[in-house]
Amino acid sequence: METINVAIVEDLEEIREALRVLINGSQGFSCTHVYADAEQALLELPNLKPDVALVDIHLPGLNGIECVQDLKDQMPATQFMMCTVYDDDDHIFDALKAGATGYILKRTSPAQILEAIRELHSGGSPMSSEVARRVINSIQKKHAPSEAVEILTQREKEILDYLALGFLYKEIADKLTISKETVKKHIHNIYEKLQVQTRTEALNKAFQR
Amino acid sequence: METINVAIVEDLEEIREALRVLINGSQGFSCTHVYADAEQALLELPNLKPDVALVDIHLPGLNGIECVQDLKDQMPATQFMMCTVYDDDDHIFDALKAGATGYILKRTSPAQILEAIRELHSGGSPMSSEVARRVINSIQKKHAPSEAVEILTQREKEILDYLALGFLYKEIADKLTISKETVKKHIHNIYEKLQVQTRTEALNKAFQR
DNA sequence: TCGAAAATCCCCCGAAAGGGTAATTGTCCC
DNA sequence: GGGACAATTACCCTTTCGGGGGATTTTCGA
Repeated sequence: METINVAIVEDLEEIREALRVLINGSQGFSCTHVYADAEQALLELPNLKPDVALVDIHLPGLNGIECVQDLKDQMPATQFMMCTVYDDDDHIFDALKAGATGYILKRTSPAQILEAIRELHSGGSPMSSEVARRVINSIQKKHAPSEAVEILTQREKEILDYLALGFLYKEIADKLTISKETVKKHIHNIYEKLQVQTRTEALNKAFQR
Repeated sequence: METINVAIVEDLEEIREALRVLINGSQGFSCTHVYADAEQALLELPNLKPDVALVDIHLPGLNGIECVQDLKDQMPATQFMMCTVYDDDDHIFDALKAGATGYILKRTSPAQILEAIRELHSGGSPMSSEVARRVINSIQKKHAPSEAVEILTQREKEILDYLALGFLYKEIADKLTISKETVKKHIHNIYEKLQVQTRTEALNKAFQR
C-alpha cells in the first residue's frame, strides 16, 4: 500500500501545523511540504508533484483558487482539495472551474479529512452533502430555461432553437417549410418580447450565458 | 423529532421490500407508499407529497428520470433521490437536470441509505464521492474553453469574447479603439480558423454549446 | 360564434455581416 | 538581415439582418 503525498497551502499556522501533524501521524499519508502562501507554493510545487494538495481559499496575496488554477495546468495529475470556511456558491463553483476536485470545510473532523484525502486520491470527489447541494443547484439553475422564454409561443421557441444552432433565416424557413419572411416576422416578435436587438443578445437572454 | 415520510418507486420486489422494511424499522423514518412503476407513482404521489422519494432509474415503461421530471413540477418540496446501479455520466446528469437532488448507488449500505435520506431531507445532496467526481468532471469539461480556441491569437480571443456578448463590430471597434474594418478582419480570421461562417456558429464551436 | 392571439406572407430600406484582396507596422526567432 | 506571424487599416463587393409598415389565414378559447 503506497503512501499518499500531501502538500498543504494554508496561511494560518495553527491549522497548517495541525494538518501536517495529522497527516504525518497517519498510516499511509505523508506531508513533507507546507506553504503559508500561494506564491511560495507556485514556486516549489510544480517540481514536487504531490499526489494531493490541500489549499485554503483565503490566502494573503494570490488566493487559493487562483493558485489552483495556475498549478493544475502544470501538474494535472495532482488532485486539489479546497479546504475552507466558505461554503457559498461562488467560491465552490470558481474552485471547481479552476480545477479543484474536492471541497471540504474546515470544521470537518480529522478522521473525515483523512478519509476525504483517500477518496480524492482514488478518483473520487469528496464534498459534504451541503456543498454537493450547492453544486447541484447551480447545475439545475443553468439548465432551466430562463423565465423570459416562457412568454414566447411554441413556434417562437422552436425558431429560437434553430437560431441558437446558427442557422440562417432561409435555412430555418426551409426546415419549417414556411417563407423566409415569416421566419423574420417570428424573430422580430421574439426580439420584441425579449427586448433585444440582435440574435446573440436574444440567445444570451433566453439561455443563461 | 419529526418523522421523515419516504416513498419508493422500484420495480424489483426484493429491493423494494428490503427498503420498505429498512425504513419502517428505523426510528424517525416512515414508508407507507411503494410503487413498482412510474405510472402508478405519477397517479398517487402528487396527492401524498412525501418528504423524500427514492426512485430507481431503470423502471419498466416510463423510466425513473422521466418520472422525477414530471413529479418535481407537481411537488417541488419533495426531495428526490435516484437509487440505481448505473453510475455513468449521462444518467447522473440527466437525473439532476430532471430535478433529483440525491444520487446513491444500490450497493450503498443500509446505514448509509438512512443517513443519505436524512441528509437529503435536511437540505443536503448525498452522493458518493465517485458520483460527485463525475458531476464535477462534467462541469469542468463545460467550462474549459474548447481546444479550437487555442489556435486563436490573444487579440482574436479578446474579440471573440466581445462577440459572445452580442456587440456589433462598431461597438467592439470603439471598445478596443481600433477601426471597424480591423475588427471585421479579425473576425474573418477567427471564422477561418474555426471553419465556420457565422457568429453563432463560431460561438457554438468556441464554447461548448 | 365571435374575437384575440398566433401564424403566415409581402414590400421597402438601411445597417450589419461576411468574403476577398492588399498593404503597413511591429516583434520574435533563426 | 530575413522570414514568419500578429496586428492594424483600407477598399471592394454581396448577402443577411433587422426595423418599419401592412395584410391574410388559422386556431382556439370565451
